[in-house]
Amino acid sequence: MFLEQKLLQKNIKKIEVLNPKSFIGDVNLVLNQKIIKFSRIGKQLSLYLSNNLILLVHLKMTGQLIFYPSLHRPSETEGEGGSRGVSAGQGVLLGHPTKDALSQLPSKSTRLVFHFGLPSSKGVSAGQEVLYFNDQRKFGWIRLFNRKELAKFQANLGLDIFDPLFSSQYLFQQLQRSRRPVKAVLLDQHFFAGIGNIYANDSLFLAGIHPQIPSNKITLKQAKSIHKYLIKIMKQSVLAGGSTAKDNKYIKPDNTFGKNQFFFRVYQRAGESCLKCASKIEYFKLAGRGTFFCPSCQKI
DNA sequence: CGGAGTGTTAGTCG
DNA sequence: CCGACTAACACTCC
Repeated sequence: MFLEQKLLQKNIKKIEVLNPKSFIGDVNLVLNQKIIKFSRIGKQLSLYLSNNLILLVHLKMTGQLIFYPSLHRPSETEGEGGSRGVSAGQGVLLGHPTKDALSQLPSKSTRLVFHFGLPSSKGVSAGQEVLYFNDQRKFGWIRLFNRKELAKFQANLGLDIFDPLFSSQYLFQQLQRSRRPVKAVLLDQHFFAGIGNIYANDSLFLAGIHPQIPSNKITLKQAKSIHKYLIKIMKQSVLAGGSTAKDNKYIKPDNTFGKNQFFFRVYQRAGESCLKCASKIEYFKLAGRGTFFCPSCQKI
């Protein structure tokens, strides 16, 4: 939202590709195009361009978009950031801010740099607006599509959690389609778009459902409970400015943190006490992802 | 030092 | 089709 306000109607003057794998497509097709619309499905952000092409952004684990109204001077940054994009004084950030973003930009993990300017002006000079795509682990990317290609790419995505059509009935019907563990299905973007590991763990805990229960064994009543808590904690997280991991790996540009980690119910709380019954939270790996649950509140 | 872990997901293999 | 595993990658924690 905050980033959207900064980028709408801006003309992309120049793109520096510091890591070739971070940009998929022909950079030249983007030059001198205006960003005319934003949209989002799950974890995918679409920037619509004036030539009908779309830049699709996927931040994956460690991607960040950091906007500065001019070439970055760290001493001048202030304000607040957050995973949904929050005003940061001069800078505006979307993603998981790492310490890296505190230093001079571009930094070690800067992969792409977008420069904005007037379509007519030649070259890029200091003082113009810049968007940095930082990504420590290089899993994220920005990919260029035309409308048809994008539709095909997103055809198999489930409904976004914040879509008005995302009802408890829909959640129930989707869960009926698989025998895999319910947590694996919640995380599968082909079933639901936008649920991450924190939210799968915590919503199942609040609903009192073991992560390994076969998805198609979940009752309508249980599905309603998962639905209620999912929406609740996703909204709460957005309000809190996103999550900053316990190990302090993630830091916002102003040196403060997102606050959602203070709401974690079981996520990253292995060995600690359950908030409902004081049993010890347990940890195991399910479908390759860290899984946390209370053995008394979430029975198989 | 080694191994496990990380707000993810596409691809491969049985 | 289904489901389990792994690679892509850089870094921190124990």
